[in-house]
Amino acid sequence: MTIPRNAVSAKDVAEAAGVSRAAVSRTFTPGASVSPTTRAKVLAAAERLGYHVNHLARGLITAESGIVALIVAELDTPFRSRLLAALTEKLQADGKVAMLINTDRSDESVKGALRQAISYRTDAAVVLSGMPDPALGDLCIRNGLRLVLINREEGRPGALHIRLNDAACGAQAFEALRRIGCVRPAVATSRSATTSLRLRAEGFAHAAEDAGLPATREAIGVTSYAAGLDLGTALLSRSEPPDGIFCTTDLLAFGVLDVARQRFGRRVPEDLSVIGFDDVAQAGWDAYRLTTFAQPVDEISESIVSWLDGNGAADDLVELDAHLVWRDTVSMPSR
Amino acid sequence: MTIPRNAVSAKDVAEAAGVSRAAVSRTFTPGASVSPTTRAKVLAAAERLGYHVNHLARGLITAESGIVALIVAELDTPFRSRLLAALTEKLQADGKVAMLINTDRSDESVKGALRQAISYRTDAAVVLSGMPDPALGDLCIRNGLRLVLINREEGRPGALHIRLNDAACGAQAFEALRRIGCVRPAVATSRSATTSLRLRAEGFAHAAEDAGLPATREAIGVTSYAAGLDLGTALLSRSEPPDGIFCTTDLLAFGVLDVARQRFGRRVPEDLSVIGFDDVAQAGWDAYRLTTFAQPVDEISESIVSWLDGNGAADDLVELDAHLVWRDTVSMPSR
DNA sequence: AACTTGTTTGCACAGGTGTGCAATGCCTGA
DNA sequence: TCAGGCATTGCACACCTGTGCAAACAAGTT
Repeated sequence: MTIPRNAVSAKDVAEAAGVSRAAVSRTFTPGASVSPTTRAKVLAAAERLGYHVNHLARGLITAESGIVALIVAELDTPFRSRLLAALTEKLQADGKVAMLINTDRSDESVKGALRQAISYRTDAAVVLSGMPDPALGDLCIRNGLRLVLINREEGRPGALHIRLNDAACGAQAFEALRRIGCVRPAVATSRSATTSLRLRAEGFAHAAEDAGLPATREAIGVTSYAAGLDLGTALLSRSEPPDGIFCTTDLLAFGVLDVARQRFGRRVPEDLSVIGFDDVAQAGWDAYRLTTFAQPVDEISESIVSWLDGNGAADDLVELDAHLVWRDTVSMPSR
Repeated sequence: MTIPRNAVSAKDVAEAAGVSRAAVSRTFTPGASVSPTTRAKVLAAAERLGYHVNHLARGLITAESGIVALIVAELDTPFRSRLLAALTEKLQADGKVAMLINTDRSDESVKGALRQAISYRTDAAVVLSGMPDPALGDLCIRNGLRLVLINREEGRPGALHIRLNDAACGAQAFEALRRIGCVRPAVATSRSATTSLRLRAEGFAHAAEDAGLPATREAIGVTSYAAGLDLGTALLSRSEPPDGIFCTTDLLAFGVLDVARQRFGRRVPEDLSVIGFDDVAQAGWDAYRLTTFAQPVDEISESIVSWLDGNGAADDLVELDAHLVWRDTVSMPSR
């Protein structure tokens, strides 16, 4: 049964303004041909009635809904929410609107999210969490929606891939620790390692091996503060505890720092140096003052928006650099 | 010009399955009359072609898009992102989908967000940030979209209002401080005080006055960690610094704690007690262990979803209770 | 066999919009 | 005055779906 919602339609405005419905449509379509007088009449009537163009119906015609689906897991995490904020802001500034789809880490959940995106004829889907099943990508392009993968390894022609210099950052982290005199380096990461986390850890481990200082490696739990506590405990309980730890995520680093200071009595950075990754807000708080790698959140967002604006035939791989932010968990090497 | 997006439509499926388009539509409409055999044929063809019902077109008919707009400012803040996560999760579990609209604090920005929501014929708009202009509410109901206001004072008939026992929590915070022997209570809040922040502070101040221990009141900046640093500095620089501080937000409390410990050498809770509000994730971290009020995020989300499910004629005011979580920034009164 | 009852199916319309096409009106130039 | 050019306008179609209505059909009853 058709439920009347009594929303104002272009037909209403046309009658009120004494013009044809086409004139109303043209008034709200940039670049269409309307005379200034009818345009004024239409605008006046629209304002009076509270008319807003129905984007659903418009999307039916133009095949561009203006909606971009953001598929994200664990969005109440500091880094995720920051990326989300930047992304929605840039999208809106570009006249698009974000549809937020929350998933857990399961394949089925992401699949459902993509079906949702397709059902709403989303212009594109930005995947911030894992997309394991390669068949899903085909499903997307078959339904004409563009795909953006952030920090994912899987290659998919036609999709935009955004990657960071993760391995190089890992190597740089080791280099920073070596230069201040660390001799027992360690890398701490989570067990549910995504590609980017793995690359960071490997970059660190390889650089350490090349320098003749093989790194201890510990991987525990999911990427969370609690896992950081466990990682710190495991590392510092060893017979030869590390004097420098690279954490693949700030959340892990916070846990490591807290357990190192409070349970093991370590002074930072005198006894122990710690480096994180992401540069979330808490890394700048006085309780941590964490030396960490800043992800170029704004650049990530901008490159996504500009790719969406382009015809999509442009290069489908964007590599951006995270850069080290020096704070107080590593002594400055300038001595 | 009509750009072909070559998405799979019901017509395509009908031809592939050798049935009428109506049969396809009925297959995907719960409760419609289709024989098992044609249903099977349709489902097989749909799966093969990758068909998904176009929710835009469906929304044009049923006048229910299934989209709920979430209008939120500063979503990269711990509490906001947690509420956002809970809300999207519950909405999805109920078969709806969230459209995320990011605003700054300006009136104009919220107005634009609401226009956006109307344009997409959103079923409802949930306002997490301020909505100052009363005329905007009329605009919403005139276009048939329902309104949910969280922690807002403005009364608007027909809209769902979700409120917390803010004033009572303020009083309870004072009571907790008084019971452990605080004699110089203070309340720290931000200058950009929303209604709920104001109620919390007033609840504290009134209870203090009633008890004959008038509270120092300080209001600085916006609700952020940095403002917390300034608040702590201002309060502890006084000639008679407080021995118990109620912060209207966890973010402020973290700043107060850090500056109290590191710059003023205060021990917590021996020299100074601190109580926050929100119970964000960081409040449970070892660096803070903040005693704070937990907002019932899940209940908030559930009551919104169930109100949306109902016909809306139900009670339009839901009052929920935040409850105190005891951690280590206030000594337990059990002695 | 004829009739009744109930299920399934296709036709056709509605919902709100953008736009090609033809028609209308206005203005300029000769 | 008339032709020609140009801006503006209205008609009608398309986009994709849900659903009322009548027709077709199957099955059971007398």
